[in-house]
Amino acid sequence: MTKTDYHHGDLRAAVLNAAEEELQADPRRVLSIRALAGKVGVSATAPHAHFKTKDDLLAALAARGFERLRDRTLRKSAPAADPASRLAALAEAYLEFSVENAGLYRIMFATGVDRQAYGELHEASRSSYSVLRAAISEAFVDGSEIELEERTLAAWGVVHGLASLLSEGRIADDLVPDRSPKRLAQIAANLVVNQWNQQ
Amino acid sequence: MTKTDYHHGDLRAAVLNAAEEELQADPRRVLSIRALAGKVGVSATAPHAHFKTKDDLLAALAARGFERLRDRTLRKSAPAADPASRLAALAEAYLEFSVENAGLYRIMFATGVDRQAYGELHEASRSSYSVLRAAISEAFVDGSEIELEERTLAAWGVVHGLASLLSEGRIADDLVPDRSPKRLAQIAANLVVNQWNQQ
DNA sequence: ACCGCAAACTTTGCAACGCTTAGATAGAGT
DNA sequence: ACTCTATCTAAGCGTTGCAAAGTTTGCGGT
Repeated sequence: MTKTDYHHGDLRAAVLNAAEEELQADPRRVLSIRALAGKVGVSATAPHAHFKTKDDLLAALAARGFERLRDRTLRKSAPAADPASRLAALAEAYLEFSVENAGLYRIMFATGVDRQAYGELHEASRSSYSVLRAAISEAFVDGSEIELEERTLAAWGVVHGLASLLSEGRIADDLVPDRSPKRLAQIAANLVVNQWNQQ
Repeated sequence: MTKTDYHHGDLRAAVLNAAEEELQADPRRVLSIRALAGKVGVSATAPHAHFKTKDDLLAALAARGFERLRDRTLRKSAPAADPASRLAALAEAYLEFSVENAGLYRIMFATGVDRQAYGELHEASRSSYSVLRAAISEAFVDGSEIELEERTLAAWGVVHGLASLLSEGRIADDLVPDRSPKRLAQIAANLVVNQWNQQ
């Protein structure tokens, strides 16, 4: 929009934003570098200056997602009074994120991207995991180290499993009366703290 | 191999088999109709007579997967003596399947395929789910109908979540000492029956 | 036994895609 | 002011999913 629009200014961020917009509009859409370039208003191959391969783009997108997920779970679980309700709040934030950003969530857990090869993504993923780990360790201070790890993994499994099923619409409406993130988070949290249907 | 090889005989099944072989060789591989056709030995567009779109092929593949998963979980959990160990056996069979058929499992839970539009896939998925549901209802005979549904959903969440993470190699080796299907199945089953680390 | 017909397969073609290469442009540092 | 280099365009290659038209073959009806 300057005198000349040969140089975009921040094409990298613009492409990532465009990608998120497309995923928001249609979570199942298959992203295309060329389409994103067209949407941003640059030539079809311009993004290649910032993303050598499509996996690079997807990895950057996934890293963004994990950072947002970490921030959101951290923020929404912080005000909780006790460890159990904190876990529930965390799970709810996680599930809400997966539903509101279904397309992004799908890419975050998509295969094809070698996480080891993308440091930024790997670190973002780990930091997101550490939020859950901290909440678990707070709820089970008397457990051994191995028990902590196993329970964290189990908790991750429940929440990710439900998030994956929910965000992709695999939970039929006749399956369960209330499939809201709030209710599913309660189910998941109660399972993890061994208090089935306490509430 | 007959006098003339113009008509393949059972191209549909051959393509599906070739697809499974490719997924077995490389679970992360993106399937290509043309490549599968070449592998089978027919022209590039021959499979379109049996699969109108690629989604049709993926849906058929996923349906196959759910049928195998149902059979396997059913078979491996049948000999169990009590409901709790049956759940553990079911979970173990599920996790084993997801690891040994990582590529197929990925496609079974991939988006992009509208399950509603594929009756065969929808039914196979439901019948696979019903195996888990039966095992849960056996373990919790005193629960209400809603409790049964919610607990089944929770159990599905745990097992699918762990299966998805495990089969895609997202469980780092330093995360937990034993990440074998057997151990993860124990963790999942104990979580579902509210008996943490009973064994 | 013959015929006709529909299913199965080939061939051709098109548009979109990821990626590479070569060249044009402009901002940033000296 | 000059150069350097990151950024972007343009052109092209190989692959892909899919449609259309033509060819082959087996099968059912007579």
